[in-house]
Amino acid sequence: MSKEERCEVTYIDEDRVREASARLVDGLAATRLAETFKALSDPTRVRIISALSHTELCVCDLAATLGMSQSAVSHQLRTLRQLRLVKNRKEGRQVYYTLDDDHIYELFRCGLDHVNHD
Amino acid sequence: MSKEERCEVTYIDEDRVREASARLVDGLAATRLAETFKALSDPTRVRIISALSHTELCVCDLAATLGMSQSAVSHQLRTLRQLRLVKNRKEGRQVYYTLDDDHIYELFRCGLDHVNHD
DNA sequence: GCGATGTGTGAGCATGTAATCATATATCTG
DNA sequence: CAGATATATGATTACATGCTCACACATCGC
Repeated sequence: MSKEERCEVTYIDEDRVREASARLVDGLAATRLAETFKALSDPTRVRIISALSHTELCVCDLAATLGMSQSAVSHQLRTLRQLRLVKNRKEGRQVYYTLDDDHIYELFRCGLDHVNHD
Repeated sequence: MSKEERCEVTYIDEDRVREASARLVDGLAATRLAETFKALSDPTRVRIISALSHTELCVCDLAATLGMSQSAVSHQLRTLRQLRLVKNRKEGRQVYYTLDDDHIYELFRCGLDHVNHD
């Protein structure tokens, strides 16, 4: 951001721009939305969500299911935790993960519908 | 990928792992899903989708609406085009963009529900 | 045809990200 | 308590990404 510049492009249809601006999601909402979608923007994280759609799993089983290292899975789980997509429950040495709520599964299904429908 | 290594972690619950593996989305689906979500994983692209939710807009008006350079918007539109989230229509010098289909808006709404509901 | 306008795109740069490796923390077993 | 096991995490590295800048291409008005 070198200089605070305004857009200099010619307006083609000022009314339409005014209306579009009024309806546009605000910056904060856009950022939070983007963060949520970003949580699902990686194949590994998608597979984690998919695995947790049907059952609760500990990190160890999750790693085995995905065929990935425990460390890699842990790092991704951290990301998903921070964005409130999964939650965990400790039981002895194991930590069991589940989807945080039903919204997550719906979002996942929604995306699945889109890729299947094309 | 230096070496083709298997996961060496101890299996805690083999049955659960077997079942989870069987239900897991396959790699291709996971990749395509991730790509779709990735398209919406950036605030600028979210705002573009938001703007196009209500009306058709040309690149110029879109840039004005978002307060961004035409070039930046064009680059993002290219990404959205390649992932089939938007489509365009040429009219003289202008190119008008719209959402590709209703699925896109649903996906957007679905994410919006999630961020509002928390 | 010529200049102006609207859009698309490659190069370059600054930043973000996902994996690995090493290691820390916590809990169980004996 | 000592060693083993389950998980978390900082550092590092290779690669992806989003913007700007410069410019190419297409279309319009003259």
